[in-house]
Amino acid sequence: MSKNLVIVESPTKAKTIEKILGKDYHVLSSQGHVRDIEGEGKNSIGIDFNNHYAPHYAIDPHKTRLIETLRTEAKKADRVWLASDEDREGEAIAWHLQQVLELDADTTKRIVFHEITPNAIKQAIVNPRDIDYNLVHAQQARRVIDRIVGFELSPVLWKKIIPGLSAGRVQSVAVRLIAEKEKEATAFTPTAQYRVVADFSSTDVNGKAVTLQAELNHRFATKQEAEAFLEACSSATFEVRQVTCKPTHRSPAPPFTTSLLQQEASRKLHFPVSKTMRLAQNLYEAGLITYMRTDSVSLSALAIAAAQKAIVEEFSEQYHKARQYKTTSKGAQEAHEAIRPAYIENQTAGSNDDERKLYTLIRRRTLASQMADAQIEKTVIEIGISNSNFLFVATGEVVVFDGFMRAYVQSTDDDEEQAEARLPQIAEHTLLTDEQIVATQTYSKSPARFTEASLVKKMEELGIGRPSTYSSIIDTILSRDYVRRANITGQKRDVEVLTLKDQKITRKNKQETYGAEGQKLVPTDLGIATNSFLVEEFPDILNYDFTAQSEKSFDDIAEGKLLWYDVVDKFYKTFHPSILSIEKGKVEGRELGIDPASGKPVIAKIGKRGPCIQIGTATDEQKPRFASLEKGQSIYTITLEEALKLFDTPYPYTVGEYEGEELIVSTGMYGPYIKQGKTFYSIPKDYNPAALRLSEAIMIIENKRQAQMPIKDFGEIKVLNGRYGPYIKYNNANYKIPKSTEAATLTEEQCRQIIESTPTTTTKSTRSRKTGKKS
DNA sequence: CAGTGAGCGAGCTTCCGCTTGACTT
Repeated sequence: MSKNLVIVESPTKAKTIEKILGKDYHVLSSQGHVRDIEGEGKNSIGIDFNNHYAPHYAIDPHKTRLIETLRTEAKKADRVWLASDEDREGEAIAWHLQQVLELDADTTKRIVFHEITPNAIKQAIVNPRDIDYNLVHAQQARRVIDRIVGFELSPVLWKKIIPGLSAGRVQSVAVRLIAEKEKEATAFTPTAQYRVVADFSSTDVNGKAVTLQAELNHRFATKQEAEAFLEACSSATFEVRQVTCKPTHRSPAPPFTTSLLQQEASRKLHFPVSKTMRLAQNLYEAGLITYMRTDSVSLSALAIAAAQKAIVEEFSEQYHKARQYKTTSKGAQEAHEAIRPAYIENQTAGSNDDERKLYTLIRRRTLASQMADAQIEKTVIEIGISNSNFLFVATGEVVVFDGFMRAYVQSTDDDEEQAEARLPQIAEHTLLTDEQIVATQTYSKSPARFTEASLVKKMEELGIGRPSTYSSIIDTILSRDYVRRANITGQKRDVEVLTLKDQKITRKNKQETYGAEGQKLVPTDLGIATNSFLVEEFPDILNYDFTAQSEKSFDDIAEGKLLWYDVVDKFYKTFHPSILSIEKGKVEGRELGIDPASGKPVIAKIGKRGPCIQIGTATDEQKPRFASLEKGQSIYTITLEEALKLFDTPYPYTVGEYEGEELIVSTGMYGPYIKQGKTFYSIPKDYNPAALRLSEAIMIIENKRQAQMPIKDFGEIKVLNGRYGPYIKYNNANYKIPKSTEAATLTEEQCRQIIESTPTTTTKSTRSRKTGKKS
């Protein structure tokens, strides 16, 4: 039996540490937090406002068995070591464990591992301390304020907008960022300038014929100016004024944090944030990389040494330069290392293509971070114009020594700048011949919308959200339908091109596509409406600095300068009155005008089931009429004409009769459908629901029936077609068919076997905590 | 991922952060 029980947060970590500590130590994991605030009866918020905001904690029901195990093991051990992470949350976990496991203060020690290496772990064991209650209280203040914000703000949205919505310190600011970016992008009006590029020919220092492209150091505001300039050029001479050659260098980027990994995996591999995290989790659990939820850029001494060895072996000594990085991000807690390969000598690792790609990305980034600067020679050739003060400028870059670039080059969000090429060697005062000079109308670019990864980057800059939550925040705002992923299609426009060639200016129009953006986050009408309301009514919470300011108070609690409940109280005393001051009634819609037919107002608003148009109000004698917006329409841009047209639908109409019953075509919340008696049949996309023929309707009905027919029917056992493919239904329970089995060939006997061999899942009807989308 | 309509009703929804399984027929 082990004398010592060590409790860490992650099971993977537990395994590694147990190996290092040997048989006297039993290492288990808490799997994150073990308790959380929970409501008590009518007090659903779970906070006692009359008793210093005392939170009511309850054990996560999914964790009761785990807690039992930990309790038993703790009783058996002579000493318990609480080894949760060294940050605010980790300290709180240690304290909750102490409470829940009823640990004796005398036999309980708090330790922290700075790295998962034998040395660091043995160091930690000889340097135990006590739980830092100030830090625990700082976490509690954070938790309680988040709870109050979420649980007081969300119900306001249920009343003012629609039920089931949510608001919170993090998610609401994320939505605000997206909503405001959208506003910027749509309000943006491009301005055009004329950019001038010249192609010259000449001879280099060796007398060889060369060509050279150079751009004018000025952009013209008008076509007239650009034309006048070209006119002047037609009689000008061009001469190299100055050639400057400057050595510069470029340094590698730091190794990956969670946010940086998400950004680079998005730019280089086109992975959504959730995919990156899933793959990284797999690599971590397989022992191939270090922990993937971190805000630290630092590497252990061991890792730096291993990287050195790998760099010298794969490249050469010249390519190596040991570096240690410091975090610059706001609110970083640095309980872990940067994300790096566990064994950097492994050039490839992972159990599938995507894992291998991500591993390679992590490995190359880690290597590069320990490599030498790239040495670059930057050449600038300035070309004078005999009758103008402007200059043509050609710049070229030559990589003299690639250094870290051999392993890894960081991407940028706009990959427009392409690597500049080497310039020909041309002596100063050389005369150049202009082959052609082209002035092109160039528009300024609209602000780029957020991708998932660039949103994470922005949130990290603001100190909002944590590495463990970036991915789930995106899931939340998507599932609430505040934002959607969209490919923004580009538009076409004409640009004017003026070309001076052989002393003649020709004018041409060229078409270009602009504004196309792939996989961006855009706000929905619901997101815009919710955000406007929150920004208007709760500007303090929606303030981009709210988190940063709160963090200062939490730091003060951690340093023992403030009492945690005083901080909460100060917040609550200003926050709660703003909740109470909210007036009754829904957020008002946008009045588009008057319906000429009825004389009633036409309002665009967020209805119970999404954006809609309402004619008349509920106070009128008659019921108001409603119509849903069509795809692509917005309550903020729809015109009165477009809105009225929505009421001008053919639905519902009768296509005919089938089996003695009327077939009615209509549209519902899930699209167009055919109704026969009490049965509904969705109309597939390849039909035109506005003018359906009877024959088509019958076909749709028959196809649906066919699909719903049991594949096999053995009486009480049936093989049915479901969403996830064929399955077996028996006794009101469903059973999975093994992938190797062809559903159509199943016999009753085989079905029984499957049913019997399926472990009776303790049908946890205790409703899962994660409720999906709004109904 | 069940279901085909919008006012009222009863009661429900909701936060952030730390971690993995169970289970998605």
